[in-house]
Amino acid sequence: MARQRSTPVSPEASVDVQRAVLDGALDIIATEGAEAVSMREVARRAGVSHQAPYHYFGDRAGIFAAISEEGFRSFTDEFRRALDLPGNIAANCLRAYVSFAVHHKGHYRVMFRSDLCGIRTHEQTLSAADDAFLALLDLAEAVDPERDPADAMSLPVALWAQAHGLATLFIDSPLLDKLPPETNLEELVDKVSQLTTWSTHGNTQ
Amino acid sequence: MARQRSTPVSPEASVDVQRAVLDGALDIIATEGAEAVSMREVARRAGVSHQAPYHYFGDRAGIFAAISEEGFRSFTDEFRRALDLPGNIAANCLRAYVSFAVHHKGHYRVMFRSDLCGIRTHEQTLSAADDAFLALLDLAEAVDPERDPADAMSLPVALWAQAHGLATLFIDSPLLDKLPPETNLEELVDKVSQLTTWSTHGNTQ
DNA sequence: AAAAAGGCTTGACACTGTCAAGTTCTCTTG
DNA sequence: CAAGAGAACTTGACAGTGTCAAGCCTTTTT
Repeated sequence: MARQRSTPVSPEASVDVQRAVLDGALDIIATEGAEAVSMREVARRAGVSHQAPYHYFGDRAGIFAAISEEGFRSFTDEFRRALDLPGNIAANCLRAYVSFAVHHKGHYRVMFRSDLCGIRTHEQTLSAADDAFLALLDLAEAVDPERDPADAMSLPVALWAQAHGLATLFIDSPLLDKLPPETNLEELVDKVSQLTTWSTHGNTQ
Repeated sequence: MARQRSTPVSPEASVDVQRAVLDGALDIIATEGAEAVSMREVARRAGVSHQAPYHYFGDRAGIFAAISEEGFRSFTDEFRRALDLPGNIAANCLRAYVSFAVHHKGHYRVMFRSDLCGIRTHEQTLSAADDAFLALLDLAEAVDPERDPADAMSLPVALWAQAHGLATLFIDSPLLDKLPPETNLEELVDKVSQLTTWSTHGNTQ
């Protein structure tokens, strides 16, 4: 009665549990939101005792930190792939950004919630987030390499805000209820791209 | 020992408790985040028993719904005031939007979290959110009254995304850590405004 | 005067995160 | 090969949580 898992201990068993805990948490986050994640529920879903997750993640925030890190890493991968695509770079990256958020809802919902994972205390999560930020800076550089170096941050912030705003509106806000039900989200993202012009450094205004 | 409140019951006492519960919750949300809100803690702060909040708000989600509604109402007020200002309407509204989020962090953090308050079930919260959306549509109308009616939603969505993105990046993301510490947020918002051009209906692209 | 309603209260329940202290197994090191 | 260390868990306990149920005053309505 003591043990229920079929393979008691094996080299990859630990990885399995770790993965199962993360997957359970991700599923809960995507469907019910992050607050619905409980240590005991993810342990139950992984088929282990209620203390097993502590072994790998330390505490509840540790699970969110791991999810956040994983999210930032795969985000950076996908985003950099879009950066290398031919065509309108800003449009490609915006599409990739929103697509990531929609298809990795669980990850995305946690990545920017520093209250959940106490990101400042998790070095690896912090470094993954830094890498993502570097990719964003590269996008800004590609969009307007000749902007004023003394005002280098406005463009990346503007690009990030548009993408982040679209993404969060799509996955967490009542926006979708306001749109006609047949709306194609990818089309909408492209239309927003077409609507937006990032004026160059020498504009009048 | 049964009763601890000095004024047992009076016409405005009930309002006081209701208000105190909301204020306690708002304070916790702004400083620690929404998950840190507990029925018993807000009751404690309001100086009432742990069940008193249930009388007014039904359950925990009810508190968030009330906060969300209140947030949307005062947001709409401030936003409409910016709509009537002279000058660059889009810039004025963006500034008002972000300013609201920064100065009403507690409200803003809840307003778009439909997972917290189950907004779909709270009619008044839903209607307050609808009013805010109408104000946004008015902004889009002011920015470009002659855009294609068949594609009426792209511009409001784009405007909303930029504002919402900036606001959430400012109050919840690690963005602030990336910016030079002396950055003036209002200036940054204005620079983003200046950087952005919402192309008119008849643009080539 | 009696009944209903508003504004609370105490008490209980199942559930939560986390500390503490085992229990196995596997892998080193002497 | 024995002994110890560590990894990978386990059971048990504790305080704190959201919420249901039931009661107790006071005010308002009938």
